[in-house]
Amino acid sequence: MVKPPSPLSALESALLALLRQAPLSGYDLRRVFADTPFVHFSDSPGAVYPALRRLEARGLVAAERRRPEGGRGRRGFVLTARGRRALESWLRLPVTVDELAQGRDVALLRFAFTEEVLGRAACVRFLEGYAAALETHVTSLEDYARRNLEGAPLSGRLAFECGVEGFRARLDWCRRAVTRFEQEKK
Amino acid sequence: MVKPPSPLSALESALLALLRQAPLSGYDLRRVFADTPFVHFSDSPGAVYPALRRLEARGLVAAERRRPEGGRGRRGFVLTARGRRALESWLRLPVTVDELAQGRDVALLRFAFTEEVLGRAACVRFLEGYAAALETHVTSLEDYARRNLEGAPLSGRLAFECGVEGFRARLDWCRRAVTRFEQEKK
DNA sequence: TAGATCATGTAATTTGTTACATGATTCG
DNA sequence: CGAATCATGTAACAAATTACATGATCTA
Repeated sequence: MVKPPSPLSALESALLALLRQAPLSGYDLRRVFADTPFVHFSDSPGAVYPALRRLEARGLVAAERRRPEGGRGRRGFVLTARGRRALESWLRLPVTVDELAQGRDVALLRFAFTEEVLGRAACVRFLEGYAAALETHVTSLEDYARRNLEGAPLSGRLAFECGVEGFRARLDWCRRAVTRFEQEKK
Repeated sequence: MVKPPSPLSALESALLALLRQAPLSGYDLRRVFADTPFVHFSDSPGAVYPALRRLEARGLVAAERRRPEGGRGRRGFVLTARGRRALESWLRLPVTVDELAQGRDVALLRFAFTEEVLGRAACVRFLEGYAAALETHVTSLEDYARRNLEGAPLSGRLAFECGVEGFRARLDWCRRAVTRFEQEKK
């Protein structure tokens, strides 16, 4: 009864993605989360260091200690071969409607790293899947609104509309993004 | 050394908001989360029942047991006076840029309940604060993109653009929403 | 040399997830 | 009657937050 490897958390996957090129230390990674204004993860040491440890324990990253002398030195982490594979399979995850309904858009984060790791063809495939999920989701949201938001107060209806518009805007973006990739191919 | 009351979690606040009118049971609340396709909270019993217990322990909700005979009966929860006050101060929280950067848009959830609890004037005030926070955030995102996304791969730049567009769309929505409230006043 | 920031970590607490347990009620 | 679903809960575990601790290095 060896427990099957649980899927990586969003934070863990993001760490893998950030380590894909250069070795970074826990502190470096914390700085990225602290300074990057988009797709926020916790920059608290209590989140980042244990997450790195978990990745290390799974053999997805390895520490190359620079100054092993004093005990506590700056430790840069690199992706192992298994780590690279794990990153790739995370990036290959199809976008699900569930994921969209959840709020935090990890799908977009995956897309951000897709080109470098999997190439442009994978980007276009991703966008097609994203668009399909978005269409389904928008349709079901509109259905819900029609059925349940008849007598709701204005602020409630407006808030819902705002959400739906957000998804529609993303759908629009998907289509434009595909076009951009096709233009670049030429 | 009485610990100061920690702020309510998003789930706890959402529960208060849902209980604002009619008494609902834990199961009712779970159904809402399971069936409502927008602003997702966990419908798992391990999340909802303990959260209700915490609210009860704080004196924000009270259980009115319908069938106290057998031991386990359906328990409807109602807001207490303190609970109503807690709900109101949650709804009055100003939108912060931090909150926007975080992804999950609880601000929008607050807005959805604002009209019923605080009235239309409060809705307009909320929208003005929301718009101000959005403007600041969009500006800082654009700054970041200009400074850090020059040589980035296309998929990275596109993902970032998608995010920025989303916030801009919300800003647009804010302005239209204010107009809607002004039209209704007449 | 004193204070800030770099850099790593741990401990306590809280929260959420998953899975299970329990019993009542409804419906074919 | 038996299965589904209503309805409430607990237990084990995983993860994040906050706060604290530690020491090195840089800089005014």
